Amino acid sequence: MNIYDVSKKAGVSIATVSRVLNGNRNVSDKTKERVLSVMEELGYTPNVFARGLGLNTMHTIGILCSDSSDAFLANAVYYLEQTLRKNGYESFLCCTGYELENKKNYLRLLLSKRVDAVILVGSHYLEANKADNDYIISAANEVPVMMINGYLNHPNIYCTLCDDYQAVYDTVTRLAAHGRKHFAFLYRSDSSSSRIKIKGFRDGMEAAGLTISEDAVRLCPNDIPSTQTILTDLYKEGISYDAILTSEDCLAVAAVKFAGTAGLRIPEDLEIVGYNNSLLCICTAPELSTLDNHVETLSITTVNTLMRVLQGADVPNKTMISNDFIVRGTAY
Amino acid sequence: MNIYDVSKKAGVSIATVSRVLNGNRNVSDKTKERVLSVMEELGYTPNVFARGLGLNTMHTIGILCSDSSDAFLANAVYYLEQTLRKNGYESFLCCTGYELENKKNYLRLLLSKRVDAVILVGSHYLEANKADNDYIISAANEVPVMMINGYLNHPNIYCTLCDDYQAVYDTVTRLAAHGRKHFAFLYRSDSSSSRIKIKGFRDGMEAAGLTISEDAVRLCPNDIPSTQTILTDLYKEGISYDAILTSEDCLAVAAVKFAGTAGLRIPEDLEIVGYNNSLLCICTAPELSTLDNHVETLSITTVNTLMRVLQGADVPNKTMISNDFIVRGTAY
DNA sequence: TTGTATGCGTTATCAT
DNA sequence: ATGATAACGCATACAA
Repeated sequence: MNIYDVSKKAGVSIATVSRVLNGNRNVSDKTKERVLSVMEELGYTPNVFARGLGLNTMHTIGILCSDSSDAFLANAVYYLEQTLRKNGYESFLCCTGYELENKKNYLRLLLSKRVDAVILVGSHYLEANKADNDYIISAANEVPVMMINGYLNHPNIYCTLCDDYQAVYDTVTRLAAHGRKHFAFLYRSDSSSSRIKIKGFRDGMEAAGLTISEDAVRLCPNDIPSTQTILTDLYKEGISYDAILTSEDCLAVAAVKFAGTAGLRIPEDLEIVGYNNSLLCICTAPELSTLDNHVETLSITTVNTLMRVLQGADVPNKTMISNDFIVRGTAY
Repeated sequence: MNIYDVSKKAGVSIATVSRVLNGNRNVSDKTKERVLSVMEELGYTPNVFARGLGLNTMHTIGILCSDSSDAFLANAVYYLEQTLRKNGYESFLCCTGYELENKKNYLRLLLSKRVDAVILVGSHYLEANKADNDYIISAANEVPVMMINGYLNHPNIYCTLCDDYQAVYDTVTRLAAHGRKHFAFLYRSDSSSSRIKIKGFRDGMEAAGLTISEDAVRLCPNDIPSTQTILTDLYKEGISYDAILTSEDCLAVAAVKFAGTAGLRIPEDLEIVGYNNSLLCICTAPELSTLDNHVETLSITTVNTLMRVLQGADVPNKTMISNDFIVRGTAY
């Protein structure tokens, strides 16, 4: 079942069939209708490989994400896929994990599949060591590279991020205005976004005239119970806070649970702020106040930008959107 | 940069280059090495379209999932993608939403992309009306169709499911043994898996010699607060339960929150059981007891089965795995 | 408006 | 062990 079968049955050449297929208007309405009805009748579908071979594209975008079971990333992947398909593009999904070597391999793999562009989802695609980002830059020499929550200033790389720095900075300012003095910032992994948040935290503290205690900025394990244990142990040692900011809602969940067992009142004794406005926020009691980074907007903006890039438009290298402070029960 | 460039530079024919590329051993070690080094030097990558055109496959599997931002589905997608790639296959992801018409279109779209197989993730791909599943059956005429948590008995359709019926049935039995009498079952949408769970609930109740009250089996809205409100309103009307089973952890979360506001003690006054063993379980206080449906095992089993199917092995149409009751704070 | 011929980069089937 | 060549199914430049 190919274009020849259709052409034969319709009594035209394959060129005409191809024209009908591609909406070329140099076809009389009569023949067009005939061809279309034959296609219908035969259930003809053009072969994407043959088409790709000639055009060297399959209208496919590669999505690289470290872990699609992470709520934030999963949401991003969802919105990306939906928006891409609305624009006539398919999505190749690759879950790379967090190892640099794997990220490199999977990016190379996507390029070898001749994707039209690559989207790197999440701040984990930006290494602390600058040279380790060369693989992204070299990919940008072949196709447009879109980054969500990562920033790399280079031609053919386009970044969409939320302003994590400002969000944390402003939150410190806000809680300091409540009279909070003993701040902690919990983060879960050493990503570029974590580093930016930490900077916002430090600068916000300084601007508020507060000193950051030795142990205030803390890398936490991946699971909620361990983080809770850490906070409890600190508390027993006499190290306590009246404001805990986090890089992830799940860390804030751990903080809420810690407060519960330690008998601390929220938000009177302790204010807690999550990050991402995920489903977890309304599962705790009290519900989590959090910083919403607008994953939907980030994703849709990324696709829109990409479409403009593919159309050859001149597009800014960086698009920044602001976060929202969502007030619920753990901070006001 | 194609196979001709390599052959020219290596001083061999394209046939030989192709043989090296595909690990054909009818090549002398000497020429093989030479060809390989030329490939390396030129940074040659075979063109996937040309290859696909000849072989009529790109080693790509289509994944259909209604909503990759749902925690269970996101996890499944993650494990599927990982396992597929380990087996040398790429993943085309399609998020269809819940509309039948969209599911049909996206499935057709995937087939037109010449995927080697299709995986339908989640019980939402099985319509209550049998005729509405014909689109799946017709897809199975073209490629193997794998279903996760959906069962359709048809050639070239292979299903991997967890035993939702037994899980709910056993849970009713278990809680009835604690002396619980007033059961409710909350579910979130009318999927095949919901229907099966409800059947397990009804049969379990009957086996325990308990009567199901009029309002016990209840379709709940998508968000936690609304569900909580419903339970609260019922409670105010004097309708209360001492055991609440659910089809989703998030419904159990709503139940926990309801119990909190209503002043009911968990689990003394009310036992609550979630479903999926998601991250939500350890966010509530007390933490959720739940039924773990082993999403990782489901996903990996599906891919393994698919690989055997693609190798032409004779594979059973249905693989069923059992759930685990996870004891935490809301039921014992 | 329509048809013919060619190229796209592989793999596979023959020869040699 | 290696080479020549025919598919594979489409798009397109050119001819008519």
